[in-house]
Formats: sequence, structure tokens, C-alpha cells
Amino acid sequence: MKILLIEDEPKVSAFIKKGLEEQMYDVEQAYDGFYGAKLAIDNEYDLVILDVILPRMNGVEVCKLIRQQNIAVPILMLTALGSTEDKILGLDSGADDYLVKPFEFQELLARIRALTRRSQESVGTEVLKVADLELDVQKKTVHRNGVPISLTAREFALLQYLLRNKERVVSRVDIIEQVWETSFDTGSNVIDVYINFLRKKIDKDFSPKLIHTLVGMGYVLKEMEEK
Amino acid sequence: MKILLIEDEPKVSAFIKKGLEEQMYDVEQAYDGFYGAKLAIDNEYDLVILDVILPRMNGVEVCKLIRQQNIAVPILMLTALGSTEDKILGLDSGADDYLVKPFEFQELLARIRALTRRSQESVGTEVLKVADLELDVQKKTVHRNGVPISLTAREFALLQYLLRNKERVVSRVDIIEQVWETSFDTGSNVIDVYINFLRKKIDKDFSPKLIHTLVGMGYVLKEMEEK
DNA sequence: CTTCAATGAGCAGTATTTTCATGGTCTACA
DNA sequence: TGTAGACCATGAAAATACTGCTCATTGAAG
Repeated sequence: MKILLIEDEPKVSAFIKKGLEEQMYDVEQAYDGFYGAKLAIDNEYDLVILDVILPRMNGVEVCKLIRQQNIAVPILMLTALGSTEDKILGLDSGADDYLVKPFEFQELLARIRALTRRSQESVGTEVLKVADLELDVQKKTVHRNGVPISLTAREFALLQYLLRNKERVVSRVDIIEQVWETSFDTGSNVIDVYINFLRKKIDKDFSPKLIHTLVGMGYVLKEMEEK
Repeated sequence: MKILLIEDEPKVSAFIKKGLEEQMYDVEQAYDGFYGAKLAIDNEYDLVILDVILPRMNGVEVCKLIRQQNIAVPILMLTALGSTEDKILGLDSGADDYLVKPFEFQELLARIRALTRRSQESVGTEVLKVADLELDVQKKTVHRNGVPISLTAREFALLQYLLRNKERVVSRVDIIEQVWETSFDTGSNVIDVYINFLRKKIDKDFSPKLIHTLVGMGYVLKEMEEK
């Protein structure tokens, strides 16, 4: 569990770091807002603890910047500024929790547990399902009705995307952007071809069919009640 | 945004409810822990606000019970118990935040925003309705009186436009511009034809009729009281 | 060198979109 | 009350767009 601690006061930072490390957290430190933001954006942390009053860039700005980069890491603001106004400012800039100094270390730990609980849950075996089709994201295996099915990397990525959006129609543009990670329209029919591959492997010998075409709209993965 | 408020003190509950409703939240109330837990488990809320001291089942128990059911709804504990020990107990029972009474209402609102931010971000499920007709923008599905109806892309776009302007007369020019995305008047009657297609699929086998012609003006989608 | 994933091109078949022609309905006005 | 003209509904056919699938080529991995 990696935590980024952005706090300019060396003694406070060291104290928190020590306390967290006793709980087996892996702590990295930043001593100013700008560098802290850079670390948060370039690395993957499980939590950011963020002081508000910081040199070079204040905590609220750091928070906004991180969120602007579309990074969803939990952020806990930790500061001496205890007015309701400050709290609102902090929370509305994208922080998930706001704790006022001085605080009891046990409370900080409890709040850290609450914030990191969700991401911990998801670690482990993520299995996507629809009807009798199962896809294990970590193991990279796919089964339909218990029968193992082997897919290529691209096929797997496509199926995974369809599963994450099951019941929802996804357009070719969505697929190209998310699975192929290009938005450049090559006028190609790769997607059609791959949908075809998946159909052969996943739908051909089974029923009900799960991959459906909506002409002019895209594809859906679902058990169809209609038609 | 639906919030479940579990609080036994009627005056406090009413006060919070009123304040939340002013912010356009949809609030349901429970006055004891057992009933509150039942509501939280049987329904889908965007947030649960949970008092700790409650009749029949205390807040910590409620929280544990909800989490045992594998329900990930954000839970905000709101209580007079302000000791660090109480906070830890609350947060570790599965709550996401813990606010001590008395509190400033603005802080509660900010914390609610922080807790609900994530679920809002997630792919919103936008459903347009009129009478017993429902259209899911993402899933691209249409139901009337629970019966699934399949539409082509153009039909869907037209119906979606009518739904977004339900109760309001839209002219042929509006439709051509918004749905066909051309303003060039081709002197064609495509729109009439498509209205006809929609009528067959949506109004033919149902009642009341929803698509109405206003001669010389255009079309409306609404439940007609008159005529 | 062989194998196989990845992709583009082409074409046939199908579904959708649009046009066209016909007939109906409503309204204004003599 | 009758009728012309504007407006609308609808079936069918034509035009078009879209999709499924095969095949050939490329390029990377082993």
C-alpha cells in the first residue's frame, strides 16, 4: 500500500511517515506542492496525504491539478486550517476527506483505512460475467458455460471492454479509442473482423448469443430478451 | 441523487432533510437502525447518512450489516459521539466518513459532495421518460409499458429528440436541424415518414397515444388530456 | 523459417434511409 | 354546404449505408 505524503514541515512529515510505516504502509515524501503534484501524477499511489499550506503550490491547487489529470487516487487533506470555509474549499477541490491538525494519530489511521478500503477490495480476483460467460481479468482466462476458451491479446481486450460495458451499446468509435487506443479513423474494418473472431469463439457453439449488432449504433454484449 | 437518512430524533431528521432537499437531493428517512438497514439493502441509494445512537440496532451494526451484504454505497456517520475511539469504531465498521455533531451544515454538504463525486462521475445512466415510455440513452433501449421495442438508429435519434422536448411542439425545421443535422430543405417528407415509423412501433399497440400532430406547427410527444 | 496475430480490401447480402405517389383530412371561404 | 388548396399519412419501391465474412498481406515472435 503506497502512500504519498506531501508536507513541508520536516518534523511533522517525519513523524507521520514513521507512524504510517509502523502500520506497514510504504511512504514517499514530497516537501512542496509542485513536486508533490508531479509525483502524484507520474506514479500510482493508493493514497495521497496533502497539507494545504505548502511552498510553490498550495494543497488546494495540487488537488485540483491531480483531478484535472483524471487521477482518481483518494486524497486526504491534513491541515491546521479548521474553518468550515477551508474545509469546503478543500473538499470541493477534489479531496475525499479533510482532517484538522492537531489530530489523534489513531483517527488518521482509521480514516486512511476507510479511504483505501475500496481499492483494497478490488485487488484480488476480478471476474467479469454476463450470462454463463466469465472472464478473469488477472488470470486472462475466459470460460463459457465452464468450457475454457482461448483468446488472443486483442480479442481478450475487446471482450473485456464489452464486458465492462455489458448491456450498454458501444460504438465503433468507443471501441477504437478504448481497445485500440487510437482515435485516428483509419476507415478500417478491424473491429468488424474482431467482433467476428469473438463471435466464432464465444457465440458460435453456444446459446443464447451474447454479442449483438445494432445497425448504425454499434455492438452490445447482453442476454437479449427482445427479438 | 437519492440519500437515505437514518436518524431517530424527528426534529434533527426533519432539519437535515429540509436542508438537503434545498440542494435538490432526494431524501428518504428511517427512524430506527433495523428499518434503515433494510431500506439500504433493498434499495439503491447514492449515499447513506447514519446516526450512531439509534433504537433497535445501532449505527455501527447497521453499517456492518450493509457491508456484509456487499453493498458499496457511501456511508457518512453523523453523531454526537466525538471521541477518537468512537470515530475509529465507526470508520472501521465500514463508514466512509465520520462527522461529529454539532456541525456546520455547509461542511456536511461539502462532505456529501466529496462522497458522491465518484458515483456521479461513473457512466451516468440517463433515462428519458414520458408516460409509460422509457428510453435509455446509453443502452439504446426503448420500452413501452415494459415491452421492449427495437428502433433503428434514426428512429432512436428522432424519439430521443422528441423526448428531450416532450410537451413542447417541435417544428419540422427543428427536427431536420437537430436530428438530421442539415438545414438544407430538400423538400422531402422524410420526417413525416419517420414519425409514421415511430407511431407504428410506439403508439400503434398502446394507449394513450403519445405522438400528436399539430397541423401547421409540427409534432408533440405528450400524454394528451384533451380530445 | 514457420507460425500466427493483426489488419486492410473487396464483395455479397441485408437493413436502413429516403423518395415517390396516392389518398385522406382539415380549413377557409364563397 | 360545397370545394379548392394546404397539409398530412401511408405503402411501396428505390437508393444508400452498413455489416459479415473471406482472403491476402504484413510483421512480430519463437
